[in-house]
Amino acid sequence: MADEDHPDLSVLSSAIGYHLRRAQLAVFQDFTACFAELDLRPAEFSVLTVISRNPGLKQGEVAALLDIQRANFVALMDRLERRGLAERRRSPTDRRSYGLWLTRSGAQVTQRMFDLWHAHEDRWVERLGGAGERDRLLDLLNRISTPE
Amino acid sequence: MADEDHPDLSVLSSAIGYHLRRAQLAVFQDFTACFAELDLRPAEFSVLTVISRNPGLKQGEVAALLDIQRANFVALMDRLERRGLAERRRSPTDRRSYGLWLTRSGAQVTQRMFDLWHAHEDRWVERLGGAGERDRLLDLLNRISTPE
DNA sequence: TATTGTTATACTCTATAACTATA
DNA sequence: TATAGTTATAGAGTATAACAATA
Repeated sequence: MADEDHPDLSVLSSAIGYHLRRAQLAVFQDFTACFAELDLRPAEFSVLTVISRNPGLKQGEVAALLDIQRANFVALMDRLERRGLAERRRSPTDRRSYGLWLTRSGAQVTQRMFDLWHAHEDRWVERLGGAGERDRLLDLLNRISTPE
Repeated sequence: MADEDHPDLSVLSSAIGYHLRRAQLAVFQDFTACFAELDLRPAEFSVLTVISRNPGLKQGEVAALLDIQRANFVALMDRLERRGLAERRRSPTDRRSYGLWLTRSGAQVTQRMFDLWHAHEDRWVERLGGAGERDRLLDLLNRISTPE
């Protein structure tokens, strides 16, 4: 039981999922603010990153890599294409599928995106107490999200 | 650039937000599976926890504590009330507000909920490598989510 | 028959504005 | 006039089934 002014949240304060959610929300909110200038959401950041590093990957492959349902990937990719950042090119060997590529403009935006991202990331690393602490966090998170 | 079979995800692999999201998803999915028996979602777990530890708190206070918009809290509380787990009681001193309380049945469900929760939590602690590692993780997560 | 991209659909979570009854 | 709870609504994110074109 707790007094009136200081409610007891002790059970939640040791809950891993509760803290993961709060931390993820804080980072994503900061992400949205940092990328407002480019009007990019986290999922779009991931897609541009994957395409820029792996041009020509099939649409379904990119979706699978990022754990996005291929049905939900369509609108996401439509938006990138409508904005002229990325494009679908029919595969010459399999006319069912598309390879995904950045446009010239998309490559420029992606470069700016990486600059913004490094600033965003560096701020969180600093807040964690340095790259060593960041690495320890990523290691712990990987123990959670990597299938056994 | 990456070869065909092993796409390059190195930029994402160092992104804090990306890993936070993946870890949070893994824990929440396990949470949903563990609490299927009680048909409780994470937010409902939090609400029952807060009410059980702080009975009589006002509806708006519980919502604010959990960072839930009061407008969105209504349907959540409606469901708990309809299932007979918690109830609103008009405040005698301020007829605009309600105090929130567990029903007798809600208290029993909450007890069972805590048992399930300890099992769920213990499994993740074990996977992290022990309570020490868990504490390290929570410390790092708090550095992220606690306002400076 | 199976696969790729697509459409349609639905459910959850979240955010905002405006209403009501009380203060 | 301000506050507590409520309603309505809209936007993301996510999940599944089914269809057309192609393999």
